Amino acid sequence: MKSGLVTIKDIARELNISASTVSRALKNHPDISEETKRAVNELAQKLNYQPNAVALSLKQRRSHTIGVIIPEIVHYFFSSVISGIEDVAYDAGFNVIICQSNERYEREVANARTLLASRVDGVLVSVSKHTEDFQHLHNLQDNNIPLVFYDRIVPGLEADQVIIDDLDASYRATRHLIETGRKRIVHFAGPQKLLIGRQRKDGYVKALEEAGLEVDPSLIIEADSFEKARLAVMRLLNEKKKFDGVFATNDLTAIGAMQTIQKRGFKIPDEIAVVGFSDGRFSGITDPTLTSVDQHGYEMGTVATEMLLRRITSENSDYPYETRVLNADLIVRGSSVFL
Amino acid sequence: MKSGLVTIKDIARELNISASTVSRALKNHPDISEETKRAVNELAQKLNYQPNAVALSLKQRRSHTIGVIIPEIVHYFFSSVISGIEDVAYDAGFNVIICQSNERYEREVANARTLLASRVDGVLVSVSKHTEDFQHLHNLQDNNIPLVFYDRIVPGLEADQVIIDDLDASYRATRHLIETGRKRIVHFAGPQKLLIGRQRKDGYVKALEEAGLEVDPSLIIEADSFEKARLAVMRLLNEKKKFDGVFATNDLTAIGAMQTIQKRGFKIPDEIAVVGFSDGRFSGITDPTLTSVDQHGYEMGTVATEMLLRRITSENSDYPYETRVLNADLIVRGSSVFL
DNA sequence: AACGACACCGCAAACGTTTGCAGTAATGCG
DNA sequence: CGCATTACTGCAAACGTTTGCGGTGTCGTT
Repeated sequence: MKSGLVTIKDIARELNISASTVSRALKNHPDISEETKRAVNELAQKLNYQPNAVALSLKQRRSHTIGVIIPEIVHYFFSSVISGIEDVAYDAGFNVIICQSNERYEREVANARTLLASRVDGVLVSVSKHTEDFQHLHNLQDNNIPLVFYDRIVPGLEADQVIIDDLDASYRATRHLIETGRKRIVHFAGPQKLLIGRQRKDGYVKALEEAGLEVDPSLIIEADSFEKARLAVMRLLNEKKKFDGVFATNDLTAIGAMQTIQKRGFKIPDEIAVVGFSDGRFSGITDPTLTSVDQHGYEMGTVATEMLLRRITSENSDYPYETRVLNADLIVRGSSVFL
Repeated sequence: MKSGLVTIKDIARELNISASTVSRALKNHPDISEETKRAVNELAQKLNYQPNAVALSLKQRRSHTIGVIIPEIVHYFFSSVISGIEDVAYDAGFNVIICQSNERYEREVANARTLLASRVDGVLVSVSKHTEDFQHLHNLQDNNIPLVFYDRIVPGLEADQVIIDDLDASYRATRHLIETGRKRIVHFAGPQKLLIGRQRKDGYVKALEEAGLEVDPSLIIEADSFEKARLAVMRLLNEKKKFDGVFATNDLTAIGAMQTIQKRGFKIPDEIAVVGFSDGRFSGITDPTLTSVDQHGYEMGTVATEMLLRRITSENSDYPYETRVLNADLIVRGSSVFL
């Protein structure tokens, strides 16, 4: 801010006209003579006049800014979501204020306060892992600030939301393994207390059942990291368990499994096929490349932002809340079929 | 924004006092009686009053907001920078407006305009690859908006900057290879028209010369992607070139090299050692794990933001510009030594 | 009784815009 | 010539705060 920034008043003074005339001239109002318009625009250009968005926000009670509450920016998925948000917001002339909760509830509450104080026109939120009280979000809604939840939704809260169909994606990933001839498929599952972990397991089970394959509980193992996968695979192999496929709840787990399987002398995909669930850019650099579910973070960002902007800009914003379910594509690579 | 948000006037009206009194009561001004203060604070609490930051910005001509111009959010390095920025800004009570240029000059210019219009108190910028004209940045400076450049700096422009000592990092990476006994080290270099590409090569050359090793131009190959590395390694091996080490300008290149080397039957690190330059989270998941330079994106974000906030908040901000050079740590893993 | 000190509070201007309304001058028409 | 119309332009209020200054009322002191 500081001094120095030229205002409408500066132009008015210079030209010996009123601020209102300058304002109108700049927006090409018919009341203003061509000559005045020319003079104003010329001077504005020369002085490099930039309308003060802050003053505008105050006047119009519209900040043309949306807030984003995000757990952690550095995750590939979330950063792609931000990228999608930013692109759509930019095209619509909206600014984006980013607040990361760092997966902490207190910080998320503070974020909500900040965004409220900044008078953002709407908020996109993905709740932290530890958020169990939602007063801070209700608070935004009470103040007529529309909310759109993305990825991590809050079941009880009335709002637009956009999520990924994890169950369907897992179902399709597992079916892909079945269709390529696998009969005994291990599932490395995420924590079953998280919705996402349960859904991915359910999709796996659904595909097996539909195909008439046995659901062997000893093949469903809670392991959601590179290291846990290594240990789990070693245990399976030591116990001489037979399996010809692996579906992991995320890519790192899949990669840990893959490496261990290869180290123990099994060929991928010949003897064992592996499928992951994308959370980074890992799939292209493994050997073989990793078949994985693409979660379309960018698209999630664009869709969520479009939903939010629609609610912000429509006269009547009390149409029913909507839940958009994006489907995630299975990208088939070398770890499940020969390319 | 919308309606509904309670203002100081609402409180004043309710209590039959003036807005000024409410304002003073809220900031515990000594002129106000304890009783009034109590009443005001009570009602403010009850109505969940949140000061309107927009009005404040206008009045104080300080937005408590900093702008960030960033090439592409989805890159791991940049997203960690943002994370660092956000954390420091949050602690200082500043908001962060993110603008991504998507590596396009026109978009970067538009970003600068937006931030100017939003009256941000300062801007952190990393220029796009195609930015060659800097009028839009000069323009910010002309309007007394302090700039801090991070990572991608602009040589001619007077401003604070924080960069990584690429030359030194490359030098150390190469020296590590030399110290572990490698004599013929290939360098997969980045584009030599980019500063970063030249510096990384220079560090490599410096280490070789210092050790009295021959600098063989045929071992310096412009290749900065997974695929280019594969091709280059194949060519080298086909030509029966002897080499026992590889230093690549980024991790993906290193990984491409590593895979191809392994496929052709060479052992890593036994016969050939590989070192990369970190641009993701790949180093931990390769087999063997990849020795790489850690660029400390988060730290770069924090340092840059601290420099900017200092310039924003200090009375006298015309102290000389500063260039902070962060050194990047070499993280030794399995691709260069036995662990 | 008069005066100063003190405690407390409100007025009004300002930040940079926008906009309804009113005002002025010039022109057209009968 | 008188009036309406047209073509411009300016005044002032408003958005929500902060803050210098001035005002009021209540004391205590001489």
